[in-house]
Amino acid sequence: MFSKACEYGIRATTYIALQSLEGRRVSLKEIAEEIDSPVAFTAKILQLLSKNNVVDSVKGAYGGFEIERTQIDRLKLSEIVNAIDGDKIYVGCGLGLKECNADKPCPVHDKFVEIRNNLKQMLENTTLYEMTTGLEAGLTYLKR
Amino acid sequence: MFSKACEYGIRATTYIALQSLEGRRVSLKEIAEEIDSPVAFTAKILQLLSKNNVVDSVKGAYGGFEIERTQIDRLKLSEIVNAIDGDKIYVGCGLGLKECNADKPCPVHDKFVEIRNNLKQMLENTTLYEMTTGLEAGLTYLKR
DNA sequence: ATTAAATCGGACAAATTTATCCTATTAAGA
DNA sequence: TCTTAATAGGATAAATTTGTCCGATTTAAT
Repeated sequence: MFSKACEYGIRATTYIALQSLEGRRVSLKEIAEEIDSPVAFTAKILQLLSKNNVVDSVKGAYGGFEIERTQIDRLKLSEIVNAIDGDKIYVGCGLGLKECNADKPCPVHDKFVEIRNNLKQMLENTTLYEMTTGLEAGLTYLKR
Repeated sequence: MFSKACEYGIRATTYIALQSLEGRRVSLKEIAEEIDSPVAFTAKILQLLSKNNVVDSVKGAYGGFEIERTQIDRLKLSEIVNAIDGDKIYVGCGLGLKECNADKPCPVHDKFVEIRNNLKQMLENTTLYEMTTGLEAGLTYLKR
């Protein structure tokens, strides 16, 4: 569904949010350990998320990554995905046609539109804060 | 959603089915033209589909690809996808965790399960025959 | 038998995605 | 000011997916 980069990105962002809620700024190294991802690759993804204002980065000693509390409440899963994978999940034909719409549809156009609208709704309705709640309670996990 | 190989595979299979309904066996070259796909790559995919008994291949002069009428009615979109991409669309965690289930879920486990069940149901409920009906009527397309 | 038209299958090439490595830059603290 | 701990970013490598090429094999028709 998502690229590897996007999977790591969502997990990293969620971990940063979780720690930011406790006022802790976290380092790349800690993030990669806690979400079980390759360090250098995760660095690239965080760079991208930082440029897209999904996370805040602080350089130098005692630096790291953090997210403002208001952002944690506001950010939707869709914005994280969009920062890394763009809009290719929603857009484009399920069978790869360059041009596919209600006027000139592929044989499964309507069915795909429905599935993807569900996905889109889900991503746009899920907040970053919501993703952290189960983690605190030990009900959900970011590795294994 | 699907790999390029799978997109070509679905379109190729649908075109073969459409022609088989008229009793016409079709060549690789014709298929690639009609679905606008790279010929040699399409050949590889058809080999795979043939091995997985999704399509029948006939070697030699006047050979080509075809699908039995009973198979056209019986085959589900899920079987075509499975022959090429395997079950990775249904299986596996949306955030890439190796182990993710109701017992030890990722933060979006339940939401992803729902989306993917929708997708799974759709693929399992769509027959190959159904995919050809709009094509005959000029209501749906396999290229552009 | 020979030829021509077709798929099969192995080797290879290109493009994209995933991942690593190293140097530069930044900032805090001794 | 120097050292140390951090991110930034460019170059490169590995792995996967996508795509090409060509000879081998098969089969129908002549």
